Amino acid sequence: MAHHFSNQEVAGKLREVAAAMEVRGDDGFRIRAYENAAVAVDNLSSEAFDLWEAKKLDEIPGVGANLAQHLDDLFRTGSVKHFTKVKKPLPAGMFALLDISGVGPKIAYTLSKQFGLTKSETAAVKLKKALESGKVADLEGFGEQSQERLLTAVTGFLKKKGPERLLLPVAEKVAEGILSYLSSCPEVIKASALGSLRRRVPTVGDVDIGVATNQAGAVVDFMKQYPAANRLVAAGEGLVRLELTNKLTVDVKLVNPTEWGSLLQHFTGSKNHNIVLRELALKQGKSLSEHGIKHEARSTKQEVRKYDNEEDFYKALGLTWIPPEMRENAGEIEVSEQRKLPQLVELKDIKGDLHTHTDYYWISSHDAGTDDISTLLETAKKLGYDYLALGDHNPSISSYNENKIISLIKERKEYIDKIISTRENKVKYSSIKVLNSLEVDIRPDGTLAIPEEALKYLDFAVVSIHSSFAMKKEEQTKRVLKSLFYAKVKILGHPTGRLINQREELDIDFNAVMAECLKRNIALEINAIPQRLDLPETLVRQAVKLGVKLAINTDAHSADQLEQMRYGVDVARRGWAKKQDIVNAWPWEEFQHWLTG
DNA sequence: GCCGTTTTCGGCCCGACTGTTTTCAGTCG
Ligand SMILES: Nc1nc2c(ncn2[C@H]2C[C@H](O)[C@@H](COP(=O)(O)OP(=O)(O)OP(=O)(O)O)O2)c(=O)[nH]1
Ligand SMILES: [Mg+2]
Ligand SMILES: [Mg+2]
Ligand SMILES: [Zn+2]
Repeated sequence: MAHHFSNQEVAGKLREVAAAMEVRGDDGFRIRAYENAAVAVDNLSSEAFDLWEAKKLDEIPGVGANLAQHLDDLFRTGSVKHFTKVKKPLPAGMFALLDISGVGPKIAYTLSKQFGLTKSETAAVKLKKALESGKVADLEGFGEQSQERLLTAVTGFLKKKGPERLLLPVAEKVAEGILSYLSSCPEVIKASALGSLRRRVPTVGDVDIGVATNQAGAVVDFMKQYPAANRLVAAGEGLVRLELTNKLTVDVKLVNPTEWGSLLQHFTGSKNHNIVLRELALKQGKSLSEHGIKHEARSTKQEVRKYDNEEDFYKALGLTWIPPEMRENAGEIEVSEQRKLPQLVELKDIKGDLHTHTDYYWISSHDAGTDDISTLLETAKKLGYDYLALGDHNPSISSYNENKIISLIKERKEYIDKIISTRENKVKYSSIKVLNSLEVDIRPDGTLAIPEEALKYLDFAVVSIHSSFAMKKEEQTKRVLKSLFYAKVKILGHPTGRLINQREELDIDFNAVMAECLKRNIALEINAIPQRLDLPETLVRQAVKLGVKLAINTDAHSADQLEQMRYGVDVARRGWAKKQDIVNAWPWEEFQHWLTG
């Protein structure tokens, strides 16, 4: 009988063993191997359990024969003898303390042992009591200050709900506030948002800001006065770390302008990109840091050569500059070395939006848009688009019968034709081709929520799932495949159905779906709504590899939301998509050929 | 423990800050 564990549970177990090994004083590299494996399992795009069933555990980078064997024990029997043995001598409560900031294995162990924290459920609360009683300050290696610091950290930990990461646009707003504040500091020469923000990761854990200055001390003092700061976490000559009133952490790293290039590289990350880059440098006899490159890392001469721009920094390693969105240690260093970096799609390549909602007046199956056709066209024109598809939700099938739906869709076509052919609009929007589309629900049985007869009134259809999210993989996959069979279907909308921080992805076999898309010349949508960003980047990457086409759409429910295209392009770039992979980056003629072909 | 354009041994990123401690360990990014 197999025992199921989620990726997060498996990663948690690996981290606990790593922490236990740290306390035991085991080899640091072996510990790192456990931590690496934990991160790898955490970030897996499929379930480790499924990989185990398919006997493919050791295909996870960072999981080798040994760990695969341990995880095999875990999934078969529900526990791992070796893990249990390593953790047994240690107080069980210590593992519950590891997520408290500033508490690592050593401190967790010392305090758990000292105060008898044997249960994970009560460990943090008991520790707080001990800290409040003042007993911690008397322990060897601790003092009044560390006691105070720990109390703040434990209190924050106990208040915290979950490890929520911010959506990219929310973090962008925070960063803009800080950058605007920094721009009024005369000693700041350059300032940029780096870290996950610059890599355009869909969710952001903290806000990282790089600063170039010749007077770091003055900038540090200036940052300490930031109005939205709640607490100063750390400060030195190269760093200020603040906790904001909304509990978000801000890291500001400072270097001289001569070191700007190396800071950009380092502080953009990702961590794994940095580590692999540094390992590559070591093989070349160089050593990298945010301050520059030691070109003779092994000699006694330790001169650090400085780089004021990133291009030169990468060039010094024999690489061409790598777009931040690609810096995830997913093969980008190799392709840069081989001069085979893809020319990633850019926002300015986008020539139209293929999924937008208007305020059209029927009772629709889901939320309608709030702006009319002309308002959308106005914005589309401002964005320089060559084409725009109006894709309202289908009429509600519980409100209308089939014949009524057919006549409604016919009526809508006539209405759109009329609007765009008025003399005024013909002149105003002459540069934009308007497409008559619908976002049609895929019903649980895979049929469409409009009669087939109505499809002839559309230029094309986007089909999407908006119900029955919990179906089993086989059934859900069949459902999607069936929907792709209908005439006029050209785009599968928000294919995984995920809502970041809220709803998991649908259980779908995307190998099968992509094969079908390829066969039928159907595009997968990259929905640009920041909470969706769906397709997720790993599936984008897979689609690009297979040659499956993609459409980046805003799914705008108001004219201003047409401007969220950027977030979809970010995902496309993180999935290594080129202009040729994105149907709405094609000129009208080419796009139209695809649409009707 | 993992891993392989100097493959199955011998490497494994590098620095900032804190706090308690006379020279550094622990934690974090
Ligand atoms: N070389 C190296 N660089 C690191 C390490 N940890 C972090 N960095 C660099 C790369 C990161 O992108 C950058 C900022 O660190 P963060 O912890 O804020 O990570 P990041 O912003 O990538 O993700 P986040 O959304 O904050 O979780 O600092 C490390 O262990 N080694
Ligand atoms: Mg960050
Ligand atoms: Mg950070
Ligand atoms: Zn939808």
